[in-house]
Amino acid sequence: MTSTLGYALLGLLAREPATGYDLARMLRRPVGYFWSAGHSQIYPELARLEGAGLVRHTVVEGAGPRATKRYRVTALGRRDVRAWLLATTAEVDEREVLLRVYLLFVLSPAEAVGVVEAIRGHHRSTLQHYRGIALDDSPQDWGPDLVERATLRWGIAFEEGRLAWCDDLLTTITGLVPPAARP
Amino acid sequence: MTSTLGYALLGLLAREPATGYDLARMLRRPVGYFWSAGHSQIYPELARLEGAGLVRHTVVEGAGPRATKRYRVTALGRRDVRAWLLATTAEVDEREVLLRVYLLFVLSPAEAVGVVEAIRGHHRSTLQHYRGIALDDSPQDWGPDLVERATLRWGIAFEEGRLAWCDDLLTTITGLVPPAARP
DNA sequence: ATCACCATGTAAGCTGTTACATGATTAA
DNA sequence: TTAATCATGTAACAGCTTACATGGTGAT
Repeated sequence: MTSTLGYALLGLLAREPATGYDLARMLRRPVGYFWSAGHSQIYPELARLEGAGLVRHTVVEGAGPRATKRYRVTALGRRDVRAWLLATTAEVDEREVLLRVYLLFVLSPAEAVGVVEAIRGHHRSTLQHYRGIALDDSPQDWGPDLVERATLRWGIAFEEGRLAWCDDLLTTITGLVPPAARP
Repeated sequence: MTSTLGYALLGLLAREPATGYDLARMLRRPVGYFWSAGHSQIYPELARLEGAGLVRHTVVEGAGPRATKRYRVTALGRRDVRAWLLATTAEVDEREVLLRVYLLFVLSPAEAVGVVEAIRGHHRSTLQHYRGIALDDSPQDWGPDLVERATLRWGIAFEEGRLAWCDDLLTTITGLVPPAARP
């Protein structure tokens, strides 16, 4: 029943406890580059998450006419984000993929590799699908067909870029040597 | 007052007249790859566009318990999409950029070049902004910083890819020789 | 003094998704 | 006969944006 925004908040709180205001700032920059939300969406969502036992707050000293609430994620909330990240279901959109990657730190490197491989697989099949769309590539006059081919070319370039990025990320994660095994 | 969906419908009808059902099909594939909509959104929007004098319909023969309506765009509607495409205002999202490019055929090649150059400029500055975000690139353990850098790298790769695509598209359009000038 | 930042909340409106509702024709 | 395609509409709900509302502290 948790929305994507809910998982975003849970994940951000897994980094460190924060106020709603802090979260709103993060959801402008840097998280807002791929997943944004205004404070009017955040405060009610935090209340909802607390009602579900996924976060808890303590009142702290602060400026303003109302109480300043510092939220932190509960064990239940942590399990919830983890389950969301591990459930590689349907096609997810661009923005959500970036959010998922941003929150991968709540998983182990091995688990993260599985998620990235699933993302990679999805892009691999989308790319193959796009390549299968045959648009005659003969020299073309100005018109609907020309711009349609431009969008298809973008789709192909996008998926290729994403595949390369996934490979890069997999290499980075796989290349990590656990501290105990280092010389 | 027209929504993005409204412009999408207007643009599609500028290609050729269509029924709401036809439009719904296009907004699944191929338009749906970047801008999708269900029929429950399309029918009310067509009614709204007709109320604003941007489209007109004629009843044609067809299967089904209700009248089959074939819509076509009016001169006013055509002006509306054109104005939308030419108004290069704020940052637009990925999906909308693709929609705009898909509908560029309603403009002249020279006008289209202006639009693509504006898109290019936006991506150029976003790329520069991303490159200005200094994240220390030292060898990193598993954690929030590592995945954050991964998302930034994606942003940079994305903008670079988009720039190259814009250049490609500009070359294609600029390379078009008007029919009258061909040997 | 005025502005920016801290800090929280509600309400109205628009967009988009999913479900409800109807019914004819054609192909497997 | 069962499913897919054609064909149109409404209703309920979820998500997001914009505006309303309040007020303290610190810097210019």
